[in-house]
Amino acid sequence: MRIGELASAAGTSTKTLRFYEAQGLLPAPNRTAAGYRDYEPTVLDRLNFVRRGQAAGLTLAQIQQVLEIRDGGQAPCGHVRDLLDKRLVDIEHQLRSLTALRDTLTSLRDEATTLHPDTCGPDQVCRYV
Amino acid sequence: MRIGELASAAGTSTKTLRFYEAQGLLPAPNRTAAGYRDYEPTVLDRLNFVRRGQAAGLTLAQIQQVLEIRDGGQAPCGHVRDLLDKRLVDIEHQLRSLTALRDTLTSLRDEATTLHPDTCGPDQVCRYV
DNA sequence: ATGGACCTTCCAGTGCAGGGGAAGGTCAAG
DNA sequence: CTTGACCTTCCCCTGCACTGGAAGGTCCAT
Repeated sequence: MRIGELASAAGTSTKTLRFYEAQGLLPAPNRTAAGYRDYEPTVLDRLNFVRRGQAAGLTLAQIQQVLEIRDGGQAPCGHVRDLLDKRLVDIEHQLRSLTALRDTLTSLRDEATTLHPDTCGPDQVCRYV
Repeated sequence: MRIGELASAAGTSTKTLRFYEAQGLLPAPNRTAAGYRDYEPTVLDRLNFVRRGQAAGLTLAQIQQVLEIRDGGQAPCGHVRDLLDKRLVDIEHQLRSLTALRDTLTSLRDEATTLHPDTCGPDQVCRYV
């Protein structure tokens, strides 16, 4: 299949596919006589794996590493588990700071609704912040 | 005060201060005969406002808009309240998707610990993802 | 043979918030 | 008089995942 077909089958763009190839996420496909990329349908599985990896919050570089291990004939599961664990720790961090930020903003907004806007002191930029 | 003093007083870098000036967050200060920036101490308040704005999750561009309104002599409170409200909506979104992601990852990791890594099928990249 | 849809490569830009480092000027101490 | 710390402007680089566009080649139908 040509790159446009693959792109619409995978729900992405030709730009993205060429970019993935340059990043080492997709193997260089065969070419037609005219130089067009000619993909095997199995590359769709690989693209799905990439999407699942992204959905798990992994970067393309991390996904590429996993694929590289797999392409080397090894099971990347240990590496993947490490990545997922690290990602989980990160997410817990993000969740905590985001929750704190939400609480801060909520109380700022509450003050903002109970106080009159006109009472902003000229010496400060804005009482809300 | 010179830029280095201001930077350490504000807990930031001279690079950042020059960058803020270029972005319109800080007014262009007076210069000494040698061309050195010569800051008034009041700029520290402004920097603190910038930091509070950042802590509230506002972008520098948004903070700059608020400062611009304030510099124009108006109270930017209504604008600020809108910004904070929008930011809150965003944060709720982020929190929801991050929580969903955490749950997904947690269950993936749980599967990963109960299953044997060696059982990775050769037809898939990694059973964990 | 010509139009349009597709493909190729390559270069450059997006947004965000700065950081790195070069080339040169200035100031105070020793 | 020189050394070192500080300052100036300037331009490019970072990470992330793409996206836009130019200049040109190919394929198929009309």
